[in-house]
Amino acid sequence: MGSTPQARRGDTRQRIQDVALELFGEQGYEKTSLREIAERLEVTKAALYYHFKTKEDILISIFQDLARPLDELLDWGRGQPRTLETKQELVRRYSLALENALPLFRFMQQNQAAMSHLRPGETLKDRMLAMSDLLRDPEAPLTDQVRGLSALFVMHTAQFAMQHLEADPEEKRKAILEVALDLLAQANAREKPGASEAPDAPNIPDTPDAR
Amino acid sequence: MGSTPQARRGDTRQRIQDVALELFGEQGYEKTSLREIAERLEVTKAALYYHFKTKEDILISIFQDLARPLDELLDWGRGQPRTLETKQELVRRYSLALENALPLFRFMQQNQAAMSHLRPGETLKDRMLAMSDLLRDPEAPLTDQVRGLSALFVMHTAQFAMQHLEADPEEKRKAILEVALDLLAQANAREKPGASEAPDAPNIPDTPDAR
Amino acid sequence: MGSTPQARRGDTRQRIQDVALELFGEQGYEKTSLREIAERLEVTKAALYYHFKTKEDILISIFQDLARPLDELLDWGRGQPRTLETKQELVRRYSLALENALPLFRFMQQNQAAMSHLRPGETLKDRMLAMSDLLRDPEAPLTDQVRGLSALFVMHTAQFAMQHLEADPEEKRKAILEVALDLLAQANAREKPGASEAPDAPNIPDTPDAR
Amino acid sequence: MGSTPQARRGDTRQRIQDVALELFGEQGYEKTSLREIAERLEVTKAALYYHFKTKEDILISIFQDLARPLDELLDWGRGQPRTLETKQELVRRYSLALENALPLFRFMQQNQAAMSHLRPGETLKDRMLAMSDLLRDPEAPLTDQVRGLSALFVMHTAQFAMQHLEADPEEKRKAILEVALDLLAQANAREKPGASEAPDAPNIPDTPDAR
DNA sequence: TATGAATGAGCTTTCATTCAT
DNA sequence: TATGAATGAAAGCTCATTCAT
Repeated sequence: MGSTPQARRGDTRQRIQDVALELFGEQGYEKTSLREIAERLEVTKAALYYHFKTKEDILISIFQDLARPLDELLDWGRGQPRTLETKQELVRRYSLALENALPLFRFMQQNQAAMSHLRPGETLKDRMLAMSDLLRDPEAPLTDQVRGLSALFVMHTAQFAMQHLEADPEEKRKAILEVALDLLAQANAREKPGASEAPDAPNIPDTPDAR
Repeated sequence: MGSTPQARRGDTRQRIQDVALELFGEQGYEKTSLREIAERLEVTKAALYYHFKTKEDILISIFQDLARPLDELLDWGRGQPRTLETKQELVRRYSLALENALPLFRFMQQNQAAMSHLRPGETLKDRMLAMSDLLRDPEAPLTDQVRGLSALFVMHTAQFAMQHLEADPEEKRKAILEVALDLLAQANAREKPGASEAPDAPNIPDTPDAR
Repeated sequence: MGSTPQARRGDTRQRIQDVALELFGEQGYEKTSLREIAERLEVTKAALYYHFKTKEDILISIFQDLARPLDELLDWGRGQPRTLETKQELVRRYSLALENALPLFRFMQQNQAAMSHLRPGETLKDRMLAMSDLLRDPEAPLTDQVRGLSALFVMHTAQFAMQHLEADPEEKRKAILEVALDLLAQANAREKPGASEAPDAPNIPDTPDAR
Repeated sequence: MGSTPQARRGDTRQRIQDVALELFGEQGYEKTSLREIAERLEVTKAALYYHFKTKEDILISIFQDLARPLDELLDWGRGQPRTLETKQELVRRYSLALENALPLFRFMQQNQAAMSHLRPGETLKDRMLAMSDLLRDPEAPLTDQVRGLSALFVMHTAQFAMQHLEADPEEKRKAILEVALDLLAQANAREKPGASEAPDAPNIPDTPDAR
C-alpha cells in the first residue's frame, strides 16, 4: 500500500530496517515478532531471512547505522585538543545530532536490555561513556566532573522530559543546549583562569549568547 | 542452599518477587521466563500461579512496592509550599531514596517498554513527570525550567554514568547532589530576588551540609 | 485409540519412546518430526517437551535403553578369561540378544548418522568395536583377526540378509550362530594347539547344545 | 582456491555430485541442505536447480553412477555358469571394487533410509540381495547359504571394522578376501566334492556335525 | 501450599523450490 | 549458465497458562 511492488524492488533490506526500527522502538525488541515485521511489509518471514541472518542481525544493523554519526563525532572529538572550546563544540554538535535522531534514541532506550549482550564496544552505553570521557576532566573535583557528564546527559533526559511541553521544538532544543553549555562552563571555570578571573564573577557566566 | 526449606515457609511470595526483580533487572521482563524464575527458586512454575495470577501481576506487584517511597515523597511535596526550600528538600530526599533503590531503578529502566501499557498513572514515567512538575515553574523562562528538570534527572544519569568511577560512593552521591541543588538554585535565581540580589551572594550557595 | 486417556496416565514417557523407536526405525531420525510422533500419540508437541528436553534427548534415551543389554554383555565378557570358551559364550549370548532386539538394530542402522556425533563412547559403533576387541586376538595373523571380527558381524548382516527367506526364524538363527561359532573356532585354531593338533580332532568343537 | 573459476567451466554438474557425495556421506541426505552444497561450491542454490530437477535427483544421479560398476559385475555374474570358480571371481572382483569405492559405500550406508523409498530395484539393498543370490545355493543346507552370504557381507563389515587398525590397507584387503574365499569354499564343500576331497584338505574340515 | 502433566499459541529459523532476469 | 529475491510449508522449541490432585 502506498508503494507498488515494482517500486519495492531492491529496497527491501532498507524497508525491513525502517519497519523494525519503528516497531522495536514502540514495543521493544523482544515483543516484536518477525511475523509482525513481515506482515507490515507484506512479505513472508522467510524474505526477512534472505536479507538478514537472524533477528538480532536486524537489531545490530539498525544500531550500527544509527551509531555512525555518533562515532564520527567521537572520532572528531578525539582528534581535537582537550579545550573548553572543543567540549562546547562537541555538545553543540551532539545537540544537533539528537535533533533528528530522536526515533533512534527511543529505540536505544527501549532496547538497552536487548543490546547489552552484544559484543563489547558495540553498545550505546560504550559510546556514551566514551563521550562523557571527552567532556569530563579526571583531575577536576568530583562536582565538576559531574557537571561535565551532566552536560551530556541533560540533553537526553531533558529532551525526553519536555516532550509533552507545548513549545516550539527548536526553542526547547536551544534552551536545553544553553543549560548544557552552562554546565560545561561551570565545570571548567576553575581550570580556566582567564574566564574566571573577575574577582567576584560568579562561576556561572551569564552566557548571553549561548547557542 | 543458603536458605533451608524450613526457612522458606511462608515467604515464597516475597522470594518470587526478589528473584523476579533481579532477573527482570538483568534481562528485562520479556526475556525472563517463568521457568527461569521457578528454577532459581527450586519450585515449579505452577507454584508461581498460586501466588500471582499472571506474569504481569508479578511485574506490577514489584513495581508498586518500589514506587511506594516515591509516591510518599510526591505526597509530601504536594503538601508543601512551592518554595525553593521545598524543592531543595525534595531533591535531597530523592537523592537519599535513590541510594538504596538502585536495583529497582535498574529494573525500571530495563522495563519501561513492558510497563508502558499498564494503567495510566501506574508508570514510573508518570511519577517522574509529577516529580519534575514540583521542581519546575511553568512561568519561568524555558532555560530555568530545563534546569529544574535537570536537577532531577541528573541524579539518575550521573549515578549511572559514574558507576565505573572508583571513588567513594557516598562522595559521589554528595557531589551529584551538590550539582543538582546548584541547578535548582540557578533555576530559581531570578524569581527569588531576595536570594540572588545580594551583591556577593553567589547564586550557588555553598551548601556546606548538603547531604 | 485402543487406550483410554485414563490408561495413559503416567506412561506417556514410555509411549513416546515406543512410538519414536518405531518411527525412527522406519523413516530415520531426521525424517521423523516431533509433530508426527505427537500426532500418533494424540498429544501436543509441547507434551513431548515436558518429558524430553530435546528431540535428540529422545534418541539418546532410546539408545541407552537398547544398549544396556549389550553393555551388560560387554561387562561380563571383560570379566572372563580370554579363552575360546568365553568367546563362544559371548557369541552365543549375542545371538540370543539379537533375537528380540531386531527392532532396535533396525533403529541403529537407520540412525548411524544421527548418532555419530553423540558423546564418544555413546555410539553403537563404540560398542561393536569393544565387542570385536573381545573376539579378536591382536597377536594372531590378520586373517584370523578377520575371522574373529566376522563372527560378530556375520550375525548382524546375515540376519538382515535372510529376512526375506521363508524359513523358520529359529532355524535361521541357529544356522547363523553355527557359522559364527565356526569362524571363531577357525580363528583360534592355531593358538589352541591342544585342540587342533589332535589328528582327527575337528577344530570345531561339537558344541552340542549351541543355541 | 584449488580450482580457478576458469577450470570450473562446464564441470559444475560433476562438482555438485562430488560435494553432495561427500556431504551426504558425512552427514546423511536429510541433514545435508542444498544451501550447504551451494555454499561449498560458491554458487547459489538456484544454480543447483539448473543442473538437477530436485534434491532427490542429485541423490539418484550419484547412486546410479556408483551402482554402475556393481551392476556390471552383476551382469557379468549372471552370464557365467554357477560354479565355485565364478563365485570366487565375483568375490575377488567385488573386493577390488570395494577398494576405491569406500566413499560411496559410506554414502550408501548413511543413506539407506533416504533411498529405501526410491523405485524398487533402485536401491543398494536390491543389488546386495541380487549379489548374494549369485553366491548362495537355495538347495544347500541353511548353514552353507549363510556362508555364501557371509562371504559377501564380511567384505563390507570387516573393512569397516578394521578401519582403525594400523596395518597396510592392501594387507588388510587380502586378509579379508582370503576369509571371504574361505567361507565360499566351505559353503560349496559338499556340492563340489572334487574341490574339497583333495588329500591336502584345507584347514576347513567338513564339519560333519556342526549344528 | 504446592506439583505433575499437559495445552494452544506463537516463536525463530530452515528448507526445498520457483521464476524473472 | 547462472543469480537475486522471494515463497509456502514445516521444523524444533519455548511460553504463559490451566487444572486435577
